[in-house]
Amino acid sequence: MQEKCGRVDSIQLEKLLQKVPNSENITRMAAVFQALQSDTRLKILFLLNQKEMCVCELEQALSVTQSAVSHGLRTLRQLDLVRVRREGKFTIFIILQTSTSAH
Amino acid sequence: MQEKCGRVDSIQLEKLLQKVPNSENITRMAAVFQALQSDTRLKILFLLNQKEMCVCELEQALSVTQSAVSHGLRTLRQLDLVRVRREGKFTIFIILQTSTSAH
DNA sequence: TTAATATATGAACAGCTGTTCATATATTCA
DNA sequence: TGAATATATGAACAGCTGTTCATATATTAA
Repeated sequence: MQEKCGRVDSIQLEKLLQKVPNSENITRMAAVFQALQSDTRLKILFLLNQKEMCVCELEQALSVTQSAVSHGLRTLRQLDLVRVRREGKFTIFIILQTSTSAH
Repeated sequence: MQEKCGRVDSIQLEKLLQKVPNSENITRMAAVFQALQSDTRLKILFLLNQKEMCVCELEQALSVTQSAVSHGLRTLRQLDLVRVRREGKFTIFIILQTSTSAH
């Protein structure tokens, strides 16, 4: 590793780099943050955190199209941030509780 | 508010909406998550979390151009996730510690 | 069956992002 | 001074994102 400036200590840098999560984890984290980066998806999560809901409830609450809600939910579902339960003709979305957000 | 499907209870929905952070806060949160959504910026934070660094150290550690590091740092700085100290010809970047990340 | 309702999905498009390249600015040291 | 080094910034471009529209699928109820 060629040193770029006077402050660089390549050996120390190598050690610090080892404590950075590996690429796979960084990418997973980035994907989660990327899902949380949309106003609509954040609002969906804040709503689901209070009560499980179907698409049409979210649609009405957020004043966006049903398609937008559904696409947003798919993103959250792919990251396993929300899960799904069927209830008759409704699909109920449930937020995945973490140990810190449950009370 | 016109009801869109059988499950909707407009009055309850209104109450739940009141507990969703207001637009300003949602947008701030989205902006922070958006900054955390890039592999490069995440790695920068994981490195700065271990030790304050100048641009050229980060440049070498991450194997991206100096420009990319600098642009990434600007994003983090604008959100006050990192701060800056001048040290001779170097600009030292410091991560802002939260109460939970300090130990 | 058929109609109505609930959800999913593909296409398309405008807008945004992150990178690199080129260049400007600022500091140090000879 | 001037040269070398460190950082910032603007332009440009490819790639990605989120939305809407149109449509498909699935369930219920008549």
